[in-house]
Amino acid sequence: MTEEKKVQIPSLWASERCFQMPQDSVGEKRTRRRRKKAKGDAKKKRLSEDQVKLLEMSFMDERKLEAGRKAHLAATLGLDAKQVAVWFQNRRARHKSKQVKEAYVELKLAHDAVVLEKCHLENEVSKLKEKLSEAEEEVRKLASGMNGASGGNGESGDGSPSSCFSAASLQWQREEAELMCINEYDFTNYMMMEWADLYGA
DNA sequence: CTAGGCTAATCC
DNA sequence: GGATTAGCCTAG
Repeated sequence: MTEEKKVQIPSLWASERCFQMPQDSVGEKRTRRRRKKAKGDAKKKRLSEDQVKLLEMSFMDERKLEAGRKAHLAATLGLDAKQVAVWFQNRRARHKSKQVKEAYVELKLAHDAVVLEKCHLENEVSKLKEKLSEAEEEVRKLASGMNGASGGNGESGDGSPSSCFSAASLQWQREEAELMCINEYDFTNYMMMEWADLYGA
């Protein structure tokens, strides 16, 4: 787990114009969700750099917030206990979201590696089948040569493992090899899209 | 000027 | 605690 984005806060946030605004309008108790501008409301206040720093330290120390610590933090920072609670809630949400993203990236890398290995294995299978096919062809030639020399007793064709040497079998293997080529092509496209997606091309 | 990211705050 | 909203800010 790497560091959080290092609390890099635009300098403006620390300036007095963004500093904690008066809270008087909070007691206004809006009905329902904050609708639209609600003009009378105070501007949205961002926490100051120091406030965030302390909150971050506290969060790193302990991600849950029990009453005592909440009150102490609130007093130290000059915030509502409610605000401190909200900050922790949001901070936990950010942390979780970040972890989910990291887990996703990790899974994706693992997945891509597996897909790549599958491709290699399929290639391997393809090559081996090609070799087998050639070997079978060779055996067939030899067998037919021997048959020609011996003048042919009736059993020659039937006794052999004909299913492996048949024209149909060879054809099937050829088709299999073609399928492998198609798979490889598809895979290449797939990986390009995946990588483009991953690295935001 | 606008799209999009970040975050405080609200609602359920 | 998750989902959502809305203010603020920046990059393009």
